[in-house]
Amino acid sequence: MATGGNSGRIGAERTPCRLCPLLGCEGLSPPDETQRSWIEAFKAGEASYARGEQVMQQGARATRLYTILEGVLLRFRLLEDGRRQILNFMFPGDLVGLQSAFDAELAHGVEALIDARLCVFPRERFFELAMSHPRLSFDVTWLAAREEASLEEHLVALGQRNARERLTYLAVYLVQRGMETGVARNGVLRLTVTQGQVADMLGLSLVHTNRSMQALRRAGLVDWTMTSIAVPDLESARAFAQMESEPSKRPYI
Amino acid sequence: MATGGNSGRIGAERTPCRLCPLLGCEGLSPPDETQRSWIEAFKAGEASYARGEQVMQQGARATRLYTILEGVLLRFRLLEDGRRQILNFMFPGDLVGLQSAFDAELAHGVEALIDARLCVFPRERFFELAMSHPRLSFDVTWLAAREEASLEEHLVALGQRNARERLTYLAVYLVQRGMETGVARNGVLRLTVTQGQVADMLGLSLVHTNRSMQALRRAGLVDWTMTSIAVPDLESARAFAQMESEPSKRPYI
DNA sequence: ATCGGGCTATGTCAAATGACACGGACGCGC
DNA sequence: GCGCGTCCGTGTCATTTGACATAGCCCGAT
Repeated sequence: MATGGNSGRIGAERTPCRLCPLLGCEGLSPPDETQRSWIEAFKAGEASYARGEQVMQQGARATRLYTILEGVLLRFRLLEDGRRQILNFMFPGDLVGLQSAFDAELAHGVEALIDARLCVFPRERFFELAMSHPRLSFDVTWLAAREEASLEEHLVALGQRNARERLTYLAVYLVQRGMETGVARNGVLRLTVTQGQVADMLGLSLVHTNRSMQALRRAGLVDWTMTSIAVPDLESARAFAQMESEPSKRPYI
Repeated sequence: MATGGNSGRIGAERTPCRLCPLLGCEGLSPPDETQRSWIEAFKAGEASYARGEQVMQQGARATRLYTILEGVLLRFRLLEDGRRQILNFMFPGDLVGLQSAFDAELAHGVEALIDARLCVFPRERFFELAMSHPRLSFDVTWLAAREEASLEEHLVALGQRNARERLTYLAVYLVQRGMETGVARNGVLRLTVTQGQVADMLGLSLVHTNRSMQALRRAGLVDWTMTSIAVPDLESARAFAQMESEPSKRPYI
């Protein structure tokens, strides 16, 4: 699966923040110039991960914080008997591994869903940064709060919705996040998510996930294939899954 | 249900932070003296809520941040058709309403599970505080990260565990949090949680919750009654629900 | 070319969970 | 004391979801 190459190594390339590909994103509000220079000074380099590679290992002691420059990751938690719960999908601009700044051991793993490029920040300097740059620290808190909000939505989905509602919920969520971050266009997100991954995220069996997807496809609500997620009518999909608001802009580091 | 009295009004009483009842708590690491004085200056007063009263209303624009001085709250999300998902239970030392510092509209409601006393902080000054007191801001981020970690655990429970596992998971979680914050003693938490609330938290029907609770009681794993939650053997309960680590100390504001 | 692995599909049956209907206990206000 | 609301308990049956087994497809490795 890991196609080799510069797997997780810090590469020589280093996109200067003023050329950050996230600058043009719909759903992201970029830092001002002062912040940007601090971020640039904090940044240790970049790392690339190929589809399927592990970015962080559950149970390990992480030494880095990341920000997603490009690509999509997923964050998951393994149980001893092999069950796996996917906690969230991470899109460009998201902060990865904040927990490692506080806890010794990572309670979750992170893997690349598609090839990804990450900005690397040294964990040891995080505290120092928080003390000396309160504005950045504030944005980190914001990001943490947004992540928390996502998890709450997922929780509502798992707790209150049936299989088909969960599936359309997740499809809308992913497409929405994709559109904010420039990965998706008008209701279609080109992204390879296997049915097994969906099952592990929504707490459904693989078989039931498959059948429910087909039902949604026949109903014309969500067309989720091996290579893309399409929601032809976002509004009616949202209504079907009882979803509310669209999200607000978020900052990034 | 709301028994009147000083319902949510800011009362005259004002516990000075150096007498904060949380100082002695097992699971909380208190702020140092410098921080404490800043907190005290930021604090606008105290508010009391009776069991069952609403502390924050979903969809409203909140103007305050709270910290729990005493009591237990729950945070929930309502769907249009009346379904309700309880997101988390909040214990002394927890920060309530951080989301309101960022978003205009509250995506969840908060209600008092038992009589509670809260410290009140003005939302408008939060940004200012974060800028001028990075150390406090850092602790807020920490708290947000811990809340996020809780939600992740809940997500795993809802996604991967069956009814009885979920129930013992929740019992252990609550008892654990209760012991950290001085509300519970050796495996027993005196707290009135209805089966309906449990059902709304775990994504189970009321009837099934009832039956599963009885099964756990017969098995001697968890004895959950109207007035208390008892887990005779935390270790075996953890093993049954496939739970891992005990949590680390958290700061508070 | 062939094998094997990962993925999607489908059929059949089993188990977990939910829906509905009801009774009984308890506390509270009048 | 009585009526009422809220909560816990239980019986029966329906629905959703899961388990297992199998087949086909695609693709990369040998």
